[in-house]
Amino acid sequence: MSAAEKYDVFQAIADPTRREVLHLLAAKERSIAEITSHFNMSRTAIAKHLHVLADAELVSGTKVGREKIYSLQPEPLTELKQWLSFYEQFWNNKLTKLKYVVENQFEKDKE
Amino acid sequence: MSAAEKYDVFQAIADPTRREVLHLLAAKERSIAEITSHFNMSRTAIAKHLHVLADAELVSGTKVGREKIYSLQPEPLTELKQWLSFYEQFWNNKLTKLKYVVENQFEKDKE
DNA sequence: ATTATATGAAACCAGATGGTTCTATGTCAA
DNA sequence: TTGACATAGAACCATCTGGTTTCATATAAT
Repeated sequence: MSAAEKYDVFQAIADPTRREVLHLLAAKERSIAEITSHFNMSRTAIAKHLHVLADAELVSGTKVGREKIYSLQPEPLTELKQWLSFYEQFWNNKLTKLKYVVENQFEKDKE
Repeated sequence: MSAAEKYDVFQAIADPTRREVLHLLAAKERSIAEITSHFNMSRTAIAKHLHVLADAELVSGTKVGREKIYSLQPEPLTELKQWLSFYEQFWNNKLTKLKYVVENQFEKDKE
């Protein structure tokens, strides 16, 4: 596992456990053991998830003594944001249309 | 396949082929055959991807004659946007910090 | 020095995923 | 009504994924 560039941001955040890990790391840096304590699965499983996240460069880990401390690296999420921004026009349009319909109906009701 | 709620937005967009399909449907409604013509894989494979997307409610399909026409339903992407918005503060902070460091260094250089 | 702690890494496993081919069904056109 | 077209669905397959257990190694503490 953890071959360079094997996982991209989209794959990395597809798993709910990994999203939880990101959320934990958003609060503060944590060791693998500390992260594991929040889940109902083995340390090894969490370590694998961390490898995937590190592969997508969403986290980075540095050894401190015998611990490995992971921290959030949110930059790759900008790729996701860019991807999303393309679609915002569509749901904005839909909401605008909906708003128009609703308001029009409202006007009609008052007649 | 296509059991209700089996796939969420995060999983649906994890696959690059599915993201391409979404992009195609953003331009206009299309039949399965039409979508397939843009890829180097079987119609059945594309149909499966469409089922996943439909399960996540990112697309919807209606039968018209012997064709099934799929169209984009961007609303579920708002969930993704909300998820993302939580992390925006972090990368904004990082950029702010970086800006601060760079500018500070610049000032020091002038001394 | 010995022991406990924290992680790394390998081997293994079941189920999910992404693709295929083949067959069946419904619709349009001649 | 016959044939071509568009899709549906089943069966199958290889690989990936997300988990496990086990063993090894490095550091900390007594």
